Amino acid sequence: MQEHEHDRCEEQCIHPDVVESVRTQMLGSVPSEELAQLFKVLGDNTRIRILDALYRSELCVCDITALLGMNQSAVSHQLRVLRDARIVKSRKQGKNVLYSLDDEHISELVRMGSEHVRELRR
Amino acid sequence: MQEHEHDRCEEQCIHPDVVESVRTQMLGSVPSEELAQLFKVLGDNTRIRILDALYRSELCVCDITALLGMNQSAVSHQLRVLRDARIVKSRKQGKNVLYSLDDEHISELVRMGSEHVRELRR
DNA sequence: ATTATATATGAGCGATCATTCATATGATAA
DNA sequence: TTATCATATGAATGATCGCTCATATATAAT
Repeated sequence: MQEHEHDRCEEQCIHPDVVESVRTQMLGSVPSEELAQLFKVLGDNTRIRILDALYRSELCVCDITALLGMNQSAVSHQLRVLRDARIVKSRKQGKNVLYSLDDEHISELVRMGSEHVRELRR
Repeated sequence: MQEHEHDRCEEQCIHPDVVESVRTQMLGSVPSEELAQLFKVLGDNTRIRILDALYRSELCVCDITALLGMNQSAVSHQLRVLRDARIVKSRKQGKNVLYSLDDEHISELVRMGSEHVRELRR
């Protein structure tokens, strides 16, 4: 009685024509899993603060750690997540590793997200 | 704060002037916690697929359930997350509840995110 | 009224995640 | 070489999250 409800619903839903139309339109888009993964990486306060900082200037890990006032290990772990997602890039300079934004799309995303949040607060 | 490692690093880091400069610039921005929360809501495959569908057409819960081929309860739970974040809105029509996108910023965000993903794949 | 349908929601479970701790790697300086 | 500094990483842990199940609510039909 539980498993059948889904099938039953699919056949009895109100707009089967709309469903079919939307279904075909959805097929051409970018794989949703990758898109969700991108937003998931942006969906953490520490990582957003790192990006906010890197938007202003290229920074070494130590500087970022000082800016955020948190554990160096935590920062390195999050930098790895951002680097794996190709959102930031790094280069070595002596003992330091300097991080910067890898793509201007990202700052645009953050900027648009900020606009949305700002409008919601009014 | 209390951790000695942090203070020590802050005093020995390579660019204390840059840190101070970036710190003041960061203060004026939208609270990062809210921005991260927005991206966190977008960072789930099911919710992205729901938004992708709603971008094409206003849909009732049953239609969305059929489109995604998943449990109605799971869809309702995710619609609640999207509604709480004011990303989608709903209106009643008889027995059905029709959902639609609440804000054009969101489709822009999804569009830009898709572009980023598309470029990464080349 | 009762029954059926559409949607919402609380509890529980397994999976994922962010952080901390300890340690490893790599580079510079002595 | 050895010592020190900057960064990276594996393991452990507590918290959060998405889904399922069962049930509740609300509307429509009979």
